[in-house]
Amino acid sequence: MPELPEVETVVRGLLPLLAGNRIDGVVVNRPDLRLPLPVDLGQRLTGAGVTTVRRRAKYGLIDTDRGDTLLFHLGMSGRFRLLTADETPARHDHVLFRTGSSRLAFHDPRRFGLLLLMPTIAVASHPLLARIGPEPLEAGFDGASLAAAARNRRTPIKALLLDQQVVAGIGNIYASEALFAAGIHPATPAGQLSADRLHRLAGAVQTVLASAIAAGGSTLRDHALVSGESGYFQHDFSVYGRVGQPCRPCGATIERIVQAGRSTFFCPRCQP
DNA sequence: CCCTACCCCTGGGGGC
DNA sequence: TGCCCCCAGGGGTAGG
Repeated sequence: MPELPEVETVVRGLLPLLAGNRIDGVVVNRPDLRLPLPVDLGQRLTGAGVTTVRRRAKYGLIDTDRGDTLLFHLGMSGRFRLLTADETPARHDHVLFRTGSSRLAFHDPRRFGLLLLMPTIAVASHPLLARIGPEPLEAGFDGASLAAAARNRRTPIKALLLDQQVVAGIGNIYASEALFAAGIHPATPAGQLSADRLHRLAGAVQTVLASAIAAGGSTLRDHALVSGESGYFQHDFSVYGRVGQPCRPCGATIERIVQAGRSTFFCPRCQP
């Protein structure tokens, strides 16, 4: 499910539920996620107060007053869901967190997601996060940083956008959408793009991601807000998943190609 | 270094 | 209804 806008949406949903509250209990139903859960997860979290919930790239970070941070990644199918009062945990509710009378489940059918606990001061240097590039919606990402990453690269520009070391948080949906917004063909060798077009692309990345966050992300199948509501940015897709349909601005037929094993959607007329 | 292929895992949808 | 194949929002690793 989750690219930057979806993770941001989840983080914003968790914030009012967790921040300022204490984790009163943790139940692990299945420890074998993408990486094994820490064996002492429950022991280290139980009784801890949550100070804040934040995001870096596609990772969510739950900071506690014990100096620990619970890092989560949603993989392809992960989400958090709030259980109703007398609800029995469902299949794929791998970990349950209780605060007061609320129960929150980490739910992930495919188990590509993960939960890790680490000292808060060690988050930025953790191997999963240490080499990740700039946040696209913060200073440090712009046409110049994209140009520096694109220089001498023959890799398709779409693959460059997916590279988390170049820019954080873009996935398969928003790569296609940003390239459409910038009018750039996804197969263009990155190093071939002019500074002007890379500047436009950086702007398109920011516009698309900000719009998606405002819409609560995109719900294709798995993504849900913590409340259970759907995001609705999928209704605003210009190209993603629209193969065979007309391009809204120009009427040409949207095409699908496969790059590095993943679908890319684009308009052949708007993205020459 | 650069890039593609494959793998992890489960489930949904379409064709037959 | 069942089966089989393809596809899926991520990312790490092994190869060429």
